[in-house]
Amino acid sequence: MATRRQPRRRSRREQLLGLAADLFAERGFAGVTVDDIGAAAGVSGPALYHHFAGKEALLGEMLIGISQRLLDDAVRIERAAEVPGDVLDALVANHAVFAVDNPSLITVHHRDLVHAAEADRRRVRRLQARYVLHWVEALQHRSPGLDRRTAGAAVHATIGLVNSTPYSSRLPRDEMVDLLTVMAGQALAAIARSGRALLP
Amino acid sequence: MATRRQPRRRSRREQLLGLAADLFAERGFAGVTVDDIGAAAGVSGPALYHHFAGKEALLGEMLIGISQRLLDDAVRIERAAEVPGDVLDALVANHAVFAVDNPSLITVHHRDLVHAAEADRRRVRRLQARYVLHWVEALQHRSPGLDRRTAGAAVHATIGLVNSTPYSSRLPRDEMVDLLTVMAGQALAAIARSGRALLP
DNA sequence: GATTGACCTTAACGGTGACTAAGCTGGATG
DNA sequence: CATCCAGCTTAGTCACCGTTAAGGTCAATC
Repeated sequence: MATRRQPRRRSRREQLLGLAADLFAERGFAGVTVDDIGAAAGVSGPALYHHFAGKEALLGEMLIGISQRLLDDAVRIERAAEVPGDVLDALVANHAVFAVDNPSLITVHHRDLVHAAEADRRRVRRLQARYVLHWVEALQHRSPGLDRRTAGAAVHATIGLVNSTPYSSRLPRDEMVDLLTVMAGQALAAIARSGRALLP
Repeated sequence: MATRRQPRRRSRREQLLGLAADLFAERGFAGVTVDDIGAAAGVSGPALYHHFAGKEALLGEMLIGISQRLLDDAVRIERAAEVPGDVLDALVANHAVFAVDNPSLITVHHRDLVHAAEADRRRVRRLQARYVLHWVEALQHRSPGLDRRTAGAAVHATIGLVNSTPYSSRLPRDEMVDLLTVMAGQALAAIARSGRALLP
């Protein structure tokens, strides 16, 4: 019989990451114990240390995973775009889908970055910055006169809008995605339109 | 020389609340010790207990204060409006000013509600719900066909946009307020326009 | 000058929870 | 079969930190 070096179902590692995300989202990183995480997976407490260096390391991996995933999406979108003008809308749509489908990850990413180890925090911030840069460049392409800092603030605001998902009274998934996409698109369009003449 | 029994500066209580807000915003509720809070005020650790029942109670008071303040603003705005159609814009503008001027409070309100005592948490959520209700009614007034849940989701998204302030590369205050006001206004306008026909 | 009370101090206690130690099990490997 | 080790277990250990205890100081009041 072939060796089951690669476990047939999701590895315990990933199972723990997923369950921990839900727990962190519900009670916050500090409000969840390693026993809680273990219990959710049907194992007990210290079993976690066979898969992660510790609770903080687990959080770090979770946050880096999210940031990396979004950045990868952005790169892929940019490469796949036939017309550069399409990039911004595609970024918005992609982020909206991710946020609606992964409310726990969005919540933890927002809220518990501050509890990650310094090195992980720096890495996440760097990934985030690069992700935002893709948005900023796409926005500036659409509105060439827009200065960088205004564009940055507008992008942050837009992402904040889309990330509001977890706090929302739930609509059906597709409706929610459309709502966020439309609102975010219009918010960005307002900035692209007004350009740098936002203040008279 | 008479030492001021009532110093012209804020009472220690309010001083602690303000300093704690900044600390919580920076490191998170769980990442701040009572000694940290005391030290920031030039007193030490347990002095806090002469002003609050405990660290959690301080957090609760902070969060309730924010929620109450915003709700009071909403009520005042509604009363002061000469035309009901003005209410929504005024709510947006007011929230934008508050968010830009109080980034620490916005951050803590977002992030650390989960660490407050159950009773405080419920109270904050109730205040928040009433606040959101003012927005929803104002939005529905502008767009009568809009169903309640869609309006609720749109309002949450808009507030999320405005609350993105703390994460933003800083623009000058007035520019930031205008940026957020314009973007939020357009995002809401998109919903008011599309009405309930958001999905074909 | 004695009393009071607001406000603060330092010292210590105790609960909680991350993490470690040490050992069991069962299936893969030789 | 004998060995091995990944993955788990239970039973601690230890540091941290919120909280309490006990008492000091000083301005206001009597």
